[in-house]
Amino acid sequence: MARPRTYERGEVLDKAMSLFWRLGYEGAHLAALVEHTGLNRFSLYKEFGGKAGLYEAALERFLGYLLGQYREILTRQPLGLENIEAVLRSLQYGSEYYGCFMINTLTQRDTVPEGAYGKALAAGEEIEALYAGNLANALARGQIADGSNVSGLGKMLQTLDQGLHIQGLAGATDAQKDRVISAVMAGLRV
Amino acid sequence: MARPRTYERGEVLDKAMSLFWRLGYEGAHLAALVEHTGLNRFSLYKEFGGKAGLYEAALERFLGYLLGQYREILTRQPLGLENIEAVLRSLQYGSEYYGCFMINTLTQRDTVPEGAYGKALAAGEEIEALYAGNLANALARGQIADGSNVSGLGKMLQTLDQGLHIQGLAGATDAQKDRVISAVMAGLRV
DNA sequence: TCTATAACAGACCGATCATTCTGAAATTCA
DNA sequence: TGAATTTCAGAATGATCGGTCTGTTATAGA
Repeated sequence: MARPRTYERGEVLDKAMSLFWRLGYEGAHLAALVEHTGLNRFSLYKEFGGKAGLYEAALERFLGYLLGQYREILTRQPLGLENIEAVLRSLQYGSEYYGCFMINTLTQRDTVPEGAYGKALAAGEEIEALYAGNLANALARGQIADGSNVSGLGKMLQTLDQGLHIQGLAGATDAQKDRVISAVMAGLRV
Repeated sequence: MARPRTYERGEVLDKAMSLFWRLGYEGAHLAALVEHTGLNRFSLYKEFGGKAGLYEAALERFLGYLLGQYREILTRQPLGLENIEAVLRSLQYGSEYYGCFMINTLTQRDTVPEGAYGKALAAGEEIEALYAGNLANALARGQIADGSNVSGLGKMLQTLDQGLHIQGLAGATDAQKDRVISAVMAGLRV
C-alpha cells in the first residue's frame, strides 16, 4: 500500500554507531549521519525522533552487543578465572574501532543526550556483577587466595578492562595488552 | 603606553581547561568560553589564535600539572612500590572534575585539534616510563617477585590508572577505588 | 490501471556556530 | 594634557547547525 523503505533499522544503527563512536555526539553532524547511514533526514526523524534519539538507539544497540559478549563468556560453566581471562583477551581484539562506545559516552556525560549516561552506567554495573560472580566461584574452587576481597577484585578487573580500552586509544598493540592481562592473571592466581 | 589587559594568561587557561574538560572540544562553544574565562573574543584570538589554539594551550597546561604530580611522586628516593601506591592513591582524589582531560582528549581523537592527540600520547609515554623505573627498582629491592615482567607490569599499572579515571566517571566512590588499589598492590607484592 | 499511502531527495528554516570587524575606553609616554 | 597604543565590549559576518517542510516517486491493494 505504500512505497517500501530502502533501509534496515539495524544496519542504520550500526552505521550511526560507528560515526558517533568516532566523532562523539556533537561531532557527528546530521549531514554526516544522513550520508553515512544512507537514511534521509525525513525518515531519520520519523524513525528515531531526531539526533538524540538516534544516539540513544545506537548506544542501546552497542550495549546489547557488548553485554551479549560478556554474558556469553562470563556465564560459561564452571564460573572461574578461565572465564575472566577469556573475556579480557577476547574484548581487546577484532574491533575495527578504537576504544569503546560505552566509555566514550561516560567521558562525554555533559554533551550526550539525557538518557545515554544512565544506560552506559547500568551496563557497567551488569558487567561488574558478571565479574564478581566468576570471582566468587574462583574463590570457592581455590583458584584465588583464601580471604581475597572479591568485591574489590571485581571492580579491579572492570577497572583494568576499561583501562585496556584507553590503552588501545593510546596506540598499545595487542601484544602489549596481552602482557598486561598476563601480568594481572598471574597476580590473581594462588 | 596602552590599555592594560584585565586577564592573566594562566587563569584564562585554567578556566578554559575546565570547560573543555567537561564539554569536549566541540561542546565548549566560543560564547561559553568567552563568558567562562572572562577573556573577550578579540583578545582570545590575539592570544591563542582561536578555539583550537586555546584547546591546545589548555591541554598543555593540564599535562604540565599532571606530569608535575607524577614526577614529584615517582622520583622520590628510593624508587619502588611505595611511590607507585602513593601515586595511584593521590591521583584519585581532590579533583573537582570527573575523569581526566588527557583521557578525554584520547577518546575524542577525531574531533580535537590537530596536535592535541600527539601531546596526550607523549605525556602517557612519560608516565609509563616513570612507572617502569619504579618497578625496576622494586625488583632490585626484592619488593616484587623475581622474574617479574617489569615492562608488562608497567603498562598494567598505567592501564589500571586510566581505568580508575573511568571508574570515577561511572560513579565509583573513593572507598571503592581504594579497594581496587589495595587489591592490585596485594597482587604485586611478594 | 488507478488511488491511497509511505518513503524518497533535497530545498528551506531560524538559530547558532567560529570568526572578523568596528568604535569606545583605558592606559603610557611625551 | 594630548597623541599613540592596546584592550575592551559587542555588533556584524558567512557558514553550518539541527530540524522542518514540500513535492516527487515507488509500491500495494482495489
